[in-house]
Amino acid sequence: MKEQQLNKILGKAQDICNHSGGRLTSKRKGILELMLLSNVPLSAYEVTDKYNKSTGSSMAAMSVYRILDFLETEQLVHKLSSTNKYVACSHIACSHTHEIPQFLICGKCQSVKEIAIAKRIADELEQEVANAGYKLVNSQLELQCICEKCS
Amino acid sequence: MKEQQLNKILGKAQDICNHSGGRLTSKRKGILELMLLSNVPLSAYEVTDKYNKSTGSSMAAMSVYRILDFLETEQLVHKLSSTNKYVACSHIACSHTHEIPQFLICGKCQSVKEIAIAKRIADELEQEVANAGYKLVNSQLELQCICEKCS
DNA sequence: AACAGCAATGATATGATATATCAGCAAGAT
DNA sequence: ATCTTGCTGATATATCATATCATTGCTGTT
Repeated sequence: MKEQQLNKILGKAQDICNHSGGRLTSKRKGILELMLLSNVPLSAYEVTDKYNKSTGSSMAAMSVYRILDFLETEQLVHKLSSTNKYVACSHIACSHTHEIPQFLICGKCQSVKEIAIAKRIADELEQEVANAGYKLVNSQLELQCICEKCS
Repeated sequence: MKEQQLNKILGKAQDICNHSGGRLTSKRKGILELMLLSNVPLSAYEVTDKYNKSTGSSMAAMSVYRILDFLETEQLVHKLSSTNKYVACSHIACSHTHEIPQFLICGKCQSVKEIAIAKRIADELEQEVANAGYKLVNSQLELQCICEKCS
């Protein structure tokens, strides 16, 4: 990722936080930047190590969990519940309203692609769920795949 | 669940194992029975406790993990990766070939319903994934829902 | 500038989930 | 009867996550 692009995203993240009343502190910003620069999802402990190594600090994992929770609340990062890892949102700099993210997770290289599936499919899925007597509350899907490079 | 029904399922499980060459030992059978009788998914450690309490034994969690892995390989139980819990397959006694399971997980009472979604939807989903350059390897979906009773 | 209030972070402990490894045992094959 | 293979025991350790209380530091008010 080019530095210019990174700065644009971080600027947008700042706007989002200003708007919501959250504070994008330097630590939070540092964690977000690190997430944006990673090609693969990271566990909270991996984030901790990376942050500490790159900054020479010694933040505890506890703090990282809190910061990741904050970033998740602001929808700047997403948590993949199937792998217990975190990824930066791919659409921070996009102006469109936030859609429910769907993740394609490569089983070989662990790379993740965030896509938006056709609304029609999501609707059909919701209908199926309704037929079974349930109500869908979150249609974030995490799909196990093989990416182009690895296949 | 009626005892007659339970025995039918366990018999079918035995057949499945015979066919695959796996051994449905008494411990494995005990764990499977316990899973079948549970209304909610159980973690490996919860299974361990239940098993030890109901049988007076003291099996280690390690063994339970191994047994759950075995049962999963035989498709007699499924693992929910979003919650790190295990459920007995709802279709052991069915004669139809095994379909890819989809799970509706109630966020309030934790109950789980295993359904089969329309093949058309699964196909469309696969097509979307293909459009993104990925290949779907497992279309097991775990959907966060609210069940009828809880809504 | 001093203060109060609150949000963010530090520090420590503990709980929950999962895997690695090696040893011993049991069932079926020769 | 012995051998091979797969199952289980036992122990250690890695990994993921939350609880709790103390401290720091920003922000708005006076």
